[in-house]
Amino acid sequence: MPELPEVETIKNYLKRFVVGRRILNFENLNKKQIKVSENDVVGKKILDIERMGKILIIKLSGNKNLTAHLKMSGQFLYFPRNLEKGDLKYARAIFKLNKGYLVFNDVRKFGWLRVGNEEIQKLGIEPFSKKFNIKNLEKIFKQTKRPIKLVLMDQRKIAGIGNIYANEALFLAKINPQKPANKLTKIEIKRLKNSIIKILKRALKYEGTSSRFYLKPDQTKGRYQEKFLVYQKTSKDCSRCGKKIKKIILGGRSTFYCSFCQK
DNA sequence: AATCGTTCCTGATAGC
DNA sequence: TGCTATCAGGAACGAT
Repeated sequence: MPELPEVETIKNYLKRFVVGRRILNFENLNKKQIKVSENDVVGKKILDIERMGKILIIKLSGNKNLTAHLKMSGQFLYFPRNLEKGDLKYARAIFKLNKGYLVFNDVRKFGWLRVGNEEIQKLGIEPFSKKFNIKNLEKIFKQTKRPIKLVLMDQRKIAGIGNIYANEALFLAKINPQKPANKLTKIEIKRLKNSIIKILKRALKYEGTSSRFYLKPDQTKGRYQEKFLVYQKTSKDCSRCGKKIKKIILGGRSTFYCSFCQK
């Protein structure tokens, strides 16, 4: 489940591994999710890698950009050597570069890769930007009575936060995930803003969460799963008060929180 | 306009 | 053992 810290980590690795390389060959192994053809990329040079929310942007020479969303189980892996059979079990797209291979893997086939920027325009505020301030958050939260956790995960409002870090940030901010967004006080909004930044930075430091599918481009795991405060910690002791962490379903998503600490 | 339910997909796991 | 049913989950889409 790549969220902002995972996609940012992938971006950082790919900057080192593939920027400056030329695409010698391209193979589309699932046209339903990969909307890129050989013509779009072969012969192009990879100029830069960027990220917006959970979307990865691959900037190519000739003023053409690719965008990618990894959804549940997508991976971008880089192999400096020749590919082996095991590398390609879930491969959906393969870029042969002038040195090594970039492979888009995706077990569940929810992810996508396409030409263009359309999806980026729909995104809300970037957490690591000036716009991520109390005033704008107040505006966003005031307009809905939906549970705060669902608002945090709404990419058109705030870009990059998914289930893991919404749970973690709300715990740190001591806010109940079910609390209607428009009921948050200014103090709570301030705490939440700081908690989101703190959690995302921490997750970035540990290079993301590898609880299921996520791997970094060098095929090693992130380590934030060792640092979870509440996520997937049902019935474990709350690190703050010692009471049991609860699991509920909110908007169809698993939600973990301490009912004593988070009011 | 806001919000809710459904859909996509496959591996892992639970239950018999 | 081996089968089937259920579940997880981001976000687009259609329905209300």
